Amino acid sequence: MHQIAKTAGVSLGTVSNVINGNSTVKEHLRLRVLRATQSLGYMPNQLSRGLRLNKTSIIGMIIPDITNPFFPSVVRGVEDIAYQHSYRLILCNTDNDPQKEITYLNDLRSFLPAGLLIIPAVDSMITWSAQGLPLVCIDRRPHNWDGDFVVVANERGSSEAANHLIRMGHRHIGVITGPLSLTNARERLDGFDAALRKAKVSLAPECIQEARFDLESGHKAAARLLHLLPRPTAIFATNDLMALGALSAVREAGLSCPQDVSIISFDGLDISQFSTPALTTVYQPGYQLGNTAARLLLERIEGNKKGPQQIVLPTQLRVRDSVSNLKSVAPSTEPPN
Amino acid sequence: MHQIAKTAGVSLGTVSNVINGNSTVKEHLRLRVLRATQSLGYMPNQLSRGLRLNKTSIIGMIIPDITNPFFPSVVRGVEDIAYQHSYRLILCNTDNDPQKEITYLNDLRSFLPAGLLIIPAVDSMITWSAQGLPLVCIDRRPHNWDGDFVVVANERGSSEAANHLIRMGHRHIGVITGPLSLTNARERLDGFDAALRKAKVSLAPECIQEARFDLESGHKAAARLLHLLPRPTAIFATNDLMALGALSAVREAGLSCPQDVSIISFDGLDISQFSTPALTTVYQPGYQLGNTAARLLLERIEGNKKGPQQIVLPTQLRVRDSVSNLKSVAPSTEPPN
DNA sequence: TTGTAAGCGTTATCAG
DNA sequence: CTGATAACGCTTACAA
Repeated sequence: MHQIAKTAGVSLGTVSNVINGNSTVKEHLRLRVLRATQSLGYMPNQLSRGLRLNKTSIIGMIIPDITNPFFPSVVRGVEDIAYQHSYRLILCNTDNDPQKEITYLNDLRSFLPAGLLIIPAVDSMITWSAQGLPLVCIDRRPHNWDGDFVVVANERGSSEAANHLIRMGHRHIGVITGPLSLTNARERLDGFDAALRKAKVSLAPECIQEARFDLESGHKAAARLLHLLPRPTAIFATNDLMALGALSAVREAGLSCPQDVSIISFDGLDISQFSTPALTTVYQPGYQLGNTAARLLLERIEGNKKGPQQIVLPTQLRVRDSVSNLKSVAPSTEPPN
Repeated sequence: MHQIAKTAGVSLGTVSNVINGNSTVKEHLRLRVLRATQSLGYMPNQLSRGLRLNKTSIIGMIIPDITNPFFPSVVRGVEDIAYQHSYRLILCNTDNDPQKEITYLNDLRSFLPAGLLIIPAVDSMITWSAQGLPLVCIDRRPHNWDGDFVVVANERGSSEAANHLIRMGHRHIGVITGPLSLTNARERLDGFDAALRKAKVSLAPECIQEARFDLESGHKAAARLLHLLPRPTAIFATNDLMALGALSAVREAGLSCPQDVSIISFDGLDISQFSTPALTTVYQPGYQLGNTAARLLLERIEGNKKGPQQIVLPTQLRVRDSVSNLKSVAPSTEPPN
């Protein structure tokens, strides 16, 4: 900026004013400054800027694991909005480890981010609500969190899954749930259970197997379910990855899906349609989740002071080939639809 | 820091020295300072720090699209190393748009990152080599880039794919390639072609269809291939996503894989084993790619001055069920293995 | 060994 | 409407 001021023959303050389009700088000076800015290839230093302003154009985003195929679309949803408004994203993976979450939270703060977007690992950030940093939770809602969040309709979506299974004649059903310490896993289980109960179908405790939202644990949980007597005719996995794991477990057990056991899941990832059979699944809009959260965060950053926004995005049942119709004429026939 | 200095009854400089473990501060003072630091919950301001030191502990990472399932593992590989060394990652998606790449490049610079990790969209950063910022390219190597990079053995891997197809008796083969402006797409095609030629199998121009490394374009390219007369008995897709797209195209054409047409691909994503049939594919170590690149970058940041490192990671053929053996007794039988 | 002060690149205040 | 100048929080000579 010194350079610019010198080449343009004005003072530092004027340069700053021009750059920030602040007060009305005389046109000819403005032009001189602009030209100098160009020719010198000047780029403002975001650090000094942030230091002075006490905040940067950085958005901190904390997620469990970018490697879980549900999260990339959320991140992308955020990044697109951020980019449009020239915010930059610092990405952190917690692996659902609360310790790592805290570390990241503290570290991030020292960069003076404009705001934070978190898919919480566990409920460990209560103290943060009042810390004066815009913060919106995504996908999972900590119990004691009363700030902004945007999630999907987990209970409703799961109940649709349950109803679909029931419509198709299934009565003996197993569930592979995610870690029950996570609100979304809990909600999916609850919604499913409630819908089942409403239909007078019971869900024995041993029919609920807890896994970790990944392929391998889903596989193992399914194996346990398949050993049950009588064997469940259908399995609800609360995410696609675990469903895929279950699918391979079914095959390994020498059974086939959906003839011997049906599978329905929650996520609706692009890839879930390429398994065989293509997964019947409850789609949740990941990209939109990120998009919405980012937009909300930006509003907060701009100073919007309305009460906590709690946005719930709808899900959508996608019927494909992994659920058999027990009510159809021939019991072991082709899947419906 | 003022606070700390005051509470500990020392001066600012001493506090700084304690925090940075710099010069020998008398033990009792050190303790006093440390205690004060704790009790005040002090976290150093990374901006002022960066401003002063003229660089931050930020690593900028520019990738095409986090939504492409190959990249998350690369990013994770980077992030894990970065985290260990308490660097933070700013993530940018270019969508292979050179304009966006440049924008990001410039912006990132104004945060004074310690280094940059780039999966280049196109060859547009020549001027950057000398700009004095540690920078390593990942996955794709721009033609005129003579700095550090870490890639996988694209040619070698593709030639393995070709050889496998030939071993299985395929002679009429189609290829779905990624954008040929990308070095990795080019290399995969070249390696495949070379291996074919070596085996005296020719690859007609119309048998090479260019797509964009995604499901949809892969689908379309496959459809074109399937209309060829005579129809290819096998298709090589240069990534898993396009292979999956091809798989659905095969089904839509009323054909089945691998009986009517075999598919082999490049990537080896976790999910590729859950398609039906499970994809025979050339695995490339995404996580390791990121890991290695991050390690190399950190070395550079620490000041390692050895000549350009050009690291090529090996791939690995994973034979699964999507390639049929034309040499087996019955022509339309179960896939081998 | 410890304290003082200059300066990193901005922005904001305030006098001219 | 413009230009000096202080301040943001930290590091690092250099002086004490």
